[in-house]
Amino acid sequence: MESGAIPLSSVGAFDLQATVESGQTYLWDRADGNMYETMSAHGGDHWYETVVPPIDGVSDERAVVRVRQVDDRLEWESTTDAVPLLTHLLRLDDDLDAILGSTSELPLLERAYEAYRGMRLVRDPPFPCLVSFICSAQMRVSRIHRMQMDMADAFGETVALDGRTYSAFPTPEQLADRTEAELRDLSLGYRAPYVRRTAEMVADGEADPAAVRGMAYEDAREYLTRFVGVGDKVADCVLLFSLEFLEAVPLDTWIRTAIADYYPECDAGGYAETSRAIRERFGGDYAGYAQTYVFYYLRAGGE
DNA sequence: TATCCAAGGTAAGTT
DNA sequence: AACTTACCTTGGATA
Repeated sequence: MESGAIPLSSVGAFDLQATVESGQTYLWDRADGNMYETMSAHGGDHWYETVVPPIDGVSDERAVVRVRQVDDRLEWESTTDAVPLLTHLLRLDDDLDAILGSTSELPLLERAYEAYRGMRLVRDPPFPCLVSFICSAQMRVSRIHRMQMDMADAFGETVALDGRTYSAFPTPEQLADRTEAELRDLSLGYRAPYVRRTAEMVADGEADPAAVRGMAYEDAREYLTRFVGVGDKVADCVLLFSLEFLEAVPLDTWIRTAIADYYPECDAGGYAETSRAIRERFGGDYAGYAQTYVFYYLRAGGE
């Protein structure tokens, strides 16, 4: 086992708990089993763990990563050097002050930034992210999370670290080989055939979420909707939380409420038009960062 | 203890 | 292209 610590002085504001428990990613688990239950003021100091698939340009092999925030540093344990992995997954390379400073000066945004200072977007691996958000339809965050953990435990490989074993998220092939019934057994409900069919599309090379890299934003969103169970909203989530399209503003129920309450003139009827309007209202290039703060702020009851 | 309802929506069928 | 409706499951609220 390798281990180490990342001093946050060079990273800037960071809040691990807010980043991992804000409903952007469903691929991390909290070691104490209390994911989404007890929230702390800053950082949290709980251990979080995940199994990371190989990532182009970052890592060649699957790795277990455990991390916690203590005072002004991130302590980690891993099967490999976790610094590049954590930097990638938790966007430690973002200049958060510059990003948030570039968004619009709106009271709602200022309050949300203040409430969750240090929260960052994540860079989830594309396929697990895609499946996570297919599962998110009409679901609460705790149940979306449980579905991902259950799929890993039921169908994924196990990887060992320091005498314990961790379950990796299934590969497209591993999920495509399951039956709809097997997925329904994990309480996926009507999402089961969507997940199975989408996994099959990726496994067969029929389509690949990573293929959108380099596309214009709205073309990328259109591309992702070819996957079964993926409409505009889920496509935006995958673009924002995995594929580096930080201007994407997923129009979920919470943001739609915020639009109705605060920016009613942005409601232009259709998804594409409303999305465009709120993106401009939040400041363009990093509107997705603003969206994620607002989402968490409203969902946590900040009002 | 029973019933009802909403939860980060999407696909398929109608106008 | 815009507008309905059905869809699995379950935790929490209401009676």
